[in-house]
Amino acid sequence: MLPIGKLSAATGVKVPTIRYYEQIGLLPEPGRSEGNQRLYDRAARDRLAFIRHARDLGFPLEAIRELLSLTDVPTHSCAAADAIARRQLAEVEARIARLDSLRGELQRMISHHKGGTIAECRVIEVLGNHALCQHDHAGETGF
Amino acid sequence: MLPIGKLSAATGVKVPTIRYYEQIGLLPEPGRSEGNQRLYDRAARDRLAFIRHARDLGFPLEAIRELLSLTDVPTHSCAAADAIARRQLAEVEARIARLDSLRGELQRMISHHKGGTIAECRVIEVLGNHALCQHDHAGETGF
DNA sequence: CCTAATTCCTCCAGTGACTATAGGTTCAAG
DNA sequence: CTTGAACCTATAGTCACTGGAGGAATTAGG
Repeated sequence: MLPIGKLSAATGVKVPTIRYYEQIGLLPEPGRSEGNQRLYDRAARDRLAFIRHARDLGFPLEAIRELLSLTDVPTHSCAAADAIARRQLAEVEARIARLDSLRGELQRMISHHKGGTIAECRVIEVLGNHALCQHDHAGETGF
Repeated sequence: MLPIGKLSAATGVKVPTIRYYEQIGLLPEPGRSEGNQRLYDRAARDRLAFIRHARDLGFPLEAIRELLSLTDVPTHSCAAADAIARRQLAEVEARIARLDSLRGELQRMISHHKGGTIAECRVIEVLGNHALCQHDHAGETGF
């Protein structure tokens, strides 16, 4: 049985984050010691490692909640898990595409930079005058 | 002189967001009508368009604040503006690299998916067992 | 066995960049 | 002159944490 600090060290999830996950119902309330300190078993550690890994892959907590609820019924079809992963992949690909175009514009902005004063600065100029850039950046920022 | 709704339509920045920018000191307090409604001039519109464009490029508000303070002294060297843009480019490139590796792992996860029950699900399995993935995801999530 | 350092507890506030809601006022069109 | 849209302020909520205050419990060293 691990106290919260050891669990944190074992999973790489910070202590306040573990308590936060408990607070929002992503982790069940663990047992307590006589002195009221949380004690975690192996199942809790596995669950937290799962959450950590999914977070690292960019899954939002709501998707993780859904994935966890799937694992609670192991005989259920895994089509839903597959769908969540595909959604996440599409999301990641959209972000990459978006960032690629931002990179292009930033690179153009910087490569035109010749020094001098703010009044002649290409960076400031491009930011101030949208017509100077090829980018359409429709609305959502991607961040 | 534009009321806030017209300014919003002209720049693509939502009304509450404009008021928020004023609140945090990114936009100066505009003049008011007799009935206490905000009225914006051309300078305000240009400044907001600048902010909008920089936000679209992913600059955080603090960087934008700095860029705006640079434009207030047009005779100053633009090296600082260049540095901010380069920092932003580096940030964007780091995010792209990170997302590329996530994409790889998600693709592997999905391509190994064969259907069946949750108990046999590759997606769930990879998420639960870090050893099954090549990805090192060191700590920061990139999101 | 005692002390000191560390870890733990709860609660509350803050982050970034908005977004939404409630409840009221002013403006412009018909 | 009335109606409805647009405006006002203030507050709270979003996501996923992070940090601090102030105090209790545990552990390691002497």
